[in-house]
Amino acid sequence: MSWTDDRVELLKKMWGEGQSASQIAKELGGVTRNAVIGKVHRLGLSNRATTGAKAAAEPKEKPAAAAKPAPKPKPQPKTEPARPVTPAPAAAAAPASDARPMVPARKQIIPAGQPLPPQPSANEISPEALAKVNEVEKKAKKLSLMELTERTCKWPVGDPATEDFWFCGLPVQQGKPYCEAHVGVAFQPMSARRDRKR
DNA sequence: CCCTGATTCGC
DNA sequence: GCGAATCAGG
Repeated sequence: MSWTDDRVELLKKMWGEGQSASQIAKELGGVTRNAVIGKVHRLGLSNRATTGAKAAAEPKEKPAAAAKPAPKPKPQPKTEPARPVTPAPAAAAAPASDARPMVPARKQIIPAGQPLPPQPSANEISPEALAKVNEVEKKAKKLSLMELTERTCKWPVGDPATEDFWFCGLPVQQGKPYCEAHVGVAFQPMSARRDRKR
């Protein structure tokens, strides 16, 4: 693969959006994150927009435009661009306490009035998928918001307004934000969600 | 171990 | 110019 104009454009766009090099690489396909980073540097768009707060770049090394044949084997100063980390998945504010009930005794939870994430109502979801979810939620890692990573299932369980709230946390399915079971209920094939109007 | 970006250097 | 290898760090 080569860096065609549109590929570069996408690269710029995504990088500008704060996407990670690996994410960009996946999106582009045919390149590794190294390739992306290399290109980013060559394009000279290294530092990204910070939260506006600490936009001040450090003096760093002087340009030294002229070829300065001084390949000193000295380790780089290693700077800290202080990037904005990975965008945290927006979610309802977590309860003040972090305590996690050992046995969440799943009870019928009625939404606390806040807009909950896609908690598909029982009808309309394939029974098999639902059963699988209920089963898998017993094995859930029950992660807190901040424990979530790119490869942990981000399916929310429970009511954010109570202590009985956590994220699944099981290994995600390739490229998806959820584990296999939750992908099952999150992404209904259009064929399967034919209107069953009430 | 998973990940992040940065740099080097042979191609 | 390109990007794998490597580094430095979270």
